[in-house]
Amino acid sequence: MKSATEILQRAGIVTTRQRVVLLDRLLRRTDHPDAERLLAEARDGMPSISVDTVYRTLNLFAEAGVIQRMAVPTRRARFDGCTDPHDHFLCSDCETIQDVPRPPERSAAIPAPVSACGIVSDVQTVYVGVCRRCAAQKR
Amino acid sequence: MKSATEILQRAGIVTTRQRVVLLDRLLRRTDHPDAERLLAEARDGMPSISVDTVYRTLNLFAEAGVIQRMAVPTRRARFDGCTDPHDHFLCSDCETIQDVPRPPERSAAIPAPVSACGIVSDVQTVYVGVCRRCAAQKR
DNA sequence: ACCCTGAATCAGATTTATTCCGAAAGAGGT
DNA sequence: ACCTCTTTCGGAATAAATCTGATTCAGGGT
Repeated sequence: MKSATEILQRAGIVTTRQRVVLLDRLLRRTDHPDAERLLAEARDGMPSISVDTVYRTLNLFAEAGVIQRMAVPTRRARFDGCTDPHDHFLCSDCETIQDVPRPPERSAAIPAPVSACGIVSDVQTVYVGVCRRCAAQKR
Repeated sequence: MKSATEILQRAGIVTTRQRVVLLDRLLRRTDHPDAERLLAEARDGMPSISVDTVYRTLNLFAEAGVIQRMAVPTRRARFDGCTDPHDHFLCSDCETIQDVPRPPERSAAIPAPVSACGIVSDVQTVYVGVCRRCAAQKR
């Protein structure tokens, strides 16, 4: 796996300590955190990092395609450090998000009616439901 | 097409003037509005309807499956009155959302790794990109 | 039709998520 | 090391959604 610094340089993004820390933390997580959680994460090891920097940086990364701003019906924005094509399962109860593989037949081409709308730069599929843990707890 | 009142009754939701107006407006639109726009819409014809009622009602409807809270990476929540399976194209520039058909092979079964996560109640796919109009304007 | 009761709505205050602003600090080039 | 432009910080501001407590309404019973 490539290092955070390497990824930023390759994307033509100026590397600052804050940016490297944030990207590094996000790459190490598989739970698709929100800005608040990333701020908390980053603050151990860099206590002075500000809220604004987190939001600004996440926007910058998402814009540059280094990370993904997720398409999910949650209040807070969620982010994914993995940009390889895959899908997500969102628990509507506890709001945890799990990765699921994308069936190969779907990874193929973009359907014609979609291309007719414009230039597609990102495709996201989310399965919304109740996860096993929440289902078990409910009874 | 069924009337708003009819849909609500069938879903076991008590019908109030506000609920009928909101659902009716949403069903008549194809632009996947946010709460603010629906409030404005509802207010001509019912000037006294409150912000709170709009949010509360949309949550109720979404919970009941009467409408869909959309999975999109936008600041404001967006809603869809059409619950037949279909996908969406979101312009990251102007944030308009267009309906696109869902390829039949995908309407079929839920992949096994997804079912393993929990009980799926909703599947959403969004294609994010730049729409024709925005692309044209850019040069 | 009228009354009753629990549920729904209203207006305004409050919370939560994100962005803006101006001053201070940092990155990369010379 | 110095300069210039960019980035960050901290706090204030904005925007989106929810809560609160008093009032109104829907629908069932008489």
